[in-house]
Amino acid sequence: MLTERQLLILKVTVDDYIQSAQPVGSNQLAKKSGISFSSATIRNEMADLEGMGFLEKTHTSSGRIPSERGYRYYVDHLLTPRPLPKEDIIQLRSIFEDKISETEEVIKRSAMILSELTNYTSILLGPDVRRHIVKKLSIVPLNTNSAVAIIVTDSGHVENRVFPIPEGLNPSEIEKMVNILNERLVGVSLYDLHTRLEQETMMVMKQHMERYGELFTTFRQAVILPREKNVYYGGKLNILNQPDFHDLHKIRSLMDVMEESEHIPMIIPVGNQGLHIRIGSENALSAMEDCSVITVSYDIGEEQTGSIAIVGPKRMDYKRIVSLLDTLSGDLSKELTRIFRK
Amino acid sequence: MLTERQLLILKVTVDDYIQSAQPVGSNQLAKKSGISFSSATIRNEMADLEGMGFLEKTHTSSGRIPSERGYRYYVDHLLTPRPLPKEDIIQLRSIFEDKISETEEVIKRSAMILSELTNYTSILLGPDVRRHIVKKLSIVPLNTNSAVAIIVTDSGHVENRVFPIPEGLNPSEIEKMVNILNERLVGVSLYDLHTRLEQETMMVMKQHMERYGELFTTFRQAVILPREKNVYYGGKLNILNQPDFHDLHKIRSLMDVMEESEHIPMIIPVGNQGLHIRIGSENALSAMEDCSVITVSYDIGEEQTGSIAIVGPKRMDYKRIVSLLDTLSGDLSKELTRIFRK
DNA sequence: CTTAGCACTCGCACTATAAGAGTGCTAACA
DNA sequence: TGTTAGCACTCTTATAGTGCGAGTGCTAAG
Repeated sequence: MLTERQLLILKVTVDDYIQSAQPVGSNQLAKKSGISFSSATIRNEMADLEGMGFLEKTHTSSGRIPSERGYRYYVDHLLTPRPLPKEDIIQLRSIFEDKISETEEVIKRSAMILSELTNYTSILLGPDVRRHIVKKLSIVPLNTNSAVAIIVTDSGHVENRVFPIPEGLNPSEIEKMVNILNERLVGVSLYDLHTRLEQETMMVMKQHMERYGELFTTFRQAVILPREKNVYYGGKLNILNQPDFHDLHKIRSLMDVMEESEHIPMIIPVGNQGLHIRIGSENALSAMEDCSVITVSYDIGEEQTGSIAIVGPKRMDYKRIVSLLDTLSGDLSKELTRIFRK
Repeated sequence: MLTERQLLILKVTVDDYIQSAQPVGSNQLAKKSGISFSSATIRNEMADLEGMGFLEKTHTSSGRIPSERGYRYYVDHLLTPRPLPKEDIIQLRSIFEDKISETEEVIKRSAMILSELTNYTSILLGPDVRRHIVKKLSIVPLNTNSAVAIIVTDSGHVENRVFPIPEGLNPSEIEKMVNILNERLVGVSLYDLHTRLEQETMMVMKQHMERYGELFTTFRQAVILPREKNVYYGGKLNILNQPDFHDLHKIRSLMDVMEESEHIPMIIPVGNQGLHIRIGSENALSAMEDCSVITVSYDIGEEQTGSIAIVGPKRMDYKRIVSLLDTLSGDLSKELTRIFRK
């Protein structure tokens, strides 16, 4: 167990290191207001804290820096959330100031503002597009052998893809197909689209159309093709501002990892409700072992959720980021639910 | 004027420096095959070349590196294009191997392959979307107070945006509006859309619809809103691989500049036909004064054009890049024109 | 005109040195 | 017994000095 004084010293050490990025020495600490004992005492306590694994030295005669365990303890027990400064609140509110009615647009703005506010990289996950409901399907022929398939969802999201159509196809055939598709598939989620397409719709088409086969097959392929993920970034380059990152190779692999959409689930575990902090090697990806990631979820209506993540150095301003994410998560939930409802 | 021998020495020096990134010394050069005179002679010639501003020294007793003027001369007079190695051709062809029928997709792939092939950053500009022709307009109501406007162009490009609609609007009013819009605006380029929308279409609507005003206004705003640029990147992070760039600040501002879409016209001058090389300070942006940019245009059909750009260090492998871009430009033109025609 | 030879110039890697910040330990003190 | 002053010790960082190697420019001989 840690004594009162050890807690205080740990807290002040972490705070100081977060602020200065320099190892913290006992003399330096003793000068701080709130510290009423001598540097020698601090040295003793620090040695104990190091023994318990909360602090580390960069070399034998250096000041101390927090270990991962130290950060973890700090985050779990010493984080006294304080209200956001007014400027931050104003900035956050500015995301919503001109009433944008597109979910996507709001999320993009959030990512941008958040990265500006924090000087870290922000990653926002929009709601799972696959849970959106088909509102309308259409096929627009472009010429004799290609057409574009368009799917509009209830959220206003539009998916589209060009696909080849059999030469010399009668336009009325296409119209017939679109009608059948709409009849059968409006109200279905994108997630269920594929199965429903094959199971029910194919049967109906078989009955009502000649030559349904060719058209149907290519259309189906167009709808199956992978869609771009709904991931939005802010301040991708902010990593370059952090004094903690100087090794070009590490920066490179970190940036690589973040851009690769298949790694995103490793960075932001999906289905995680509430706020989570992952420090250094607690992250799943080894490229992020020098980073901390703070994630928080937000809601859209009752069913859908999205996530916000901030990626920064382990020496991250946890207090501030937690407050920011807390507030933003609430605001986003409110605003996006409003858009979703109406 | 430069003598034969000076030309040879300049060429070999530039070639060597491009390959090694190290200042080139006279002894080193003398050892090269193709050089049949002594290092002392080379020293004399190099001194002359330096006097004429083609070479530079990094310090008094260092080897020489090409000056910008040296690169310029090399590019203008000493660049003997050689046929592409087989591997490169195979890689380039792989862009088109699975018959994609979407222009956008082909360009994206080109950007990716090109950056992999060169280890530099590639920037591709698609054809000007504003010259595309409206194929179909539609408005899909999402709920009582918002709808999504969709514009399909002849190229298969789909623009869409959510916009608010007046509360309690009759669906048939919307349908009427869509019909009028399609009647009047199909065949018009996106570029002309705004003016046509205001001039002709508004009149017609006035005659046929009550309450056209509110709906029309918001729709118009939706169509006016800025669209995302058709810029595609490949290997944005490749800059980090170049030994020439080590200063994090410079890297940061370079990357910043490239991502900012408003700077793109400064990097790739539009309307520039054919291949162009900009070396160091020949670039318009000061953040790029350590870079060289090679651009080439490609055609889509008779009227539309796009651009390919490679951004690398001044010590760029000009010979290879020029060959690559020449080939890719031709291939892209052919393929995209084919897609466009059919 | 070309080239061998040579003195000279730097950059770079290495070593030495001093200053400064910080530690751990000991002993004195309240 | 907990706290603190004092001090020797450690280690980093900055600075200066040294030798080596790569390279140059110049001169004089071929």
